[in-house]
Amino acid sequence: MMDFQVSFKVNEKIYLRDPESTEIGKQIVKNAIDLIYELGFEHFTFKKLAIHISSTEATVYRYFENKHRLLLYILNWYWCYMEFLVDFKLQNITVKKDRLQIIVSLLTHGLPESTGQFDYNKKYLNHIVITESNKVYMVKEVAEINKDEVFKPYKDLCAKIASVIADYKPSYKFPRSLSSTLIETAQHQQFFKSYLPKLTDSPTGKENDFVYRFIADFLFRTLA
Amino acid sequence: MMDFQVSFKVNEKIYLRDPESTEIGKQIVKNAIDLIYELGFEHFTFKKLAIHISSTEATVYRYFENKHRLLLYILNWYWCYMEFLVDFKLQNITVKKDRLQIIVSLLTHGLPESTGQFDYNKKYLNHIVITESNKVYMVKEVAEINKDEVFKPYKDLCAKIASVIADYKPSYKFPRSLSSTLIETAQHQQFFKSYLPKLTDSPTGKENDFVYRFIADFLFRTLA
DNA sequence: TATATACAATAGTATTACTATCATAATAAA
DNA sequence: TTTATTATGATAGTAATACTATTGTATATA
Repeated sequence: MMDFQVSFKVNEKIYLRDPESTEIGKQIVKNAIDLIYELGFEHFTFKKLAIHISSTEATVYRYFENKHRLLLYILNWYWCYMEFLVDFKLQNITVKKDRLQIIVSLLTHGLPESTGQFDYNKKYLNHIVITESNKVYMVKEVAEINKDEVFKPYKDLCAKIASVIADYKPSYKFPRSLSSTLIETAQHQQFFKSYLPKLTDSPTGKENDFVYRFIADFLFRTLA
Repeated sequence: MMDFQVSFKVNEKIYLRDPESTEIGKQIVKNAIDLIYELGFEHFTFKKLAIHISSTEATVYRYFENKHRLLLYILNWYWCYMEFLVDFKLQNITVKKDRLQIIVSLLTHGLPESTGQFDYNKKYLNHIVITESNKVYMVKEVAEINKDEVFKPYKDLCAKIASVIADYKPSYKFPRSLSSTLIETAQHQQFFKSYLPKLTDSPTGKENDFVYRFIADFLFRTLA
């Protein structure tokens, strides 16, 4: 599909120094994605990241206040990119049902794999979104953090999908909640399918598109 | 409602020494709930808990391998209790729609407040379930941990609700996924309603039963 | 050429997440 | 009742984590 480089202006309050502005800044984010994927967020530390990129802890701390902010940066990037993809893919689609199907497909299949060796590993990024994204807002400090508007990209994505829902069925009363439920459920069912399959109806073994089918099914039943 | 003491045998692999077997063990769990509520799981430590109960870190470590296992214990207790409540409340209900409504009500309203000063603070416990429960399985070690069957109570609760769904509409293809989605969505929408209301359609201000209404609505539309 | 900036290198602190030892108090077995 | 067992408290200690601070040097900018 697209081969041009996409970049977004992420809310300045997330970082101390813009990681996009320097080579080492970009390395920090790219390698953080690789390491968080490999270790899981709990075992990921700035020390390990610094060693991984042959730099120092102090340097990483000049870009991000702590690892929570770095994860927040990564997820902001994802949310922005996902909203961009939704826009892009819906551009010429007028059939309202198709528009919703494309959204469900994007949410359940994640970002398309990229080839460039400088951009983020999309496979890892999708995995991080699935397993770690709850951890950026399910924290004691959520109200404080929210004041900096760092969840705006998530809210925007939610609002965009909600508007497509509302356009499909104007009388439906809960477009935003349904939208956030779609986003969250897409992630959770993918996780459950892989690790706790008893919590799903995913057929075992062969490759299937179970999460897409489940979500599309319940979305169109809900909006029938 | 009930005033008798409820206790469950939680999977033995979760703890090193059964906290129900001693006075200090009970204090550990009860006060852990209070402290995790107050501090959030990330800021909760065994050291702080030990000081809180005028004991020592070493004593707490004799009961639980680490704080993750203690959280797992608390959530196991919740899942067992919730399944008990579902059974109890559905006992004499034969109308299938009523059965589902009662389940949604239980999931969205949480455990009923208790009066006894020795049992767990249900308000805090509900809050922990909402904000921390993802953290017990959304970890790198999930496959390892799952081998000990410590998520069985969650799977059992999910299966029980799935069976009520299947009984309501036998032709529905995804009863388990819908069940886990109900459980997770009930928690997430409660969280969003409180902290990130833009992700919901909850009316601001006045007390309302928004989460119940949203979930009941989409459940019965899905199963229509 | 002077100046500012970014980074590496290094040091250091408080806290976290444990593990280990030992004496004593409480409890159960003989 | 004596003895053996076990639980706890008190204390110590370690490695890792999550930072903060300082300094020298290379590089880019004025």
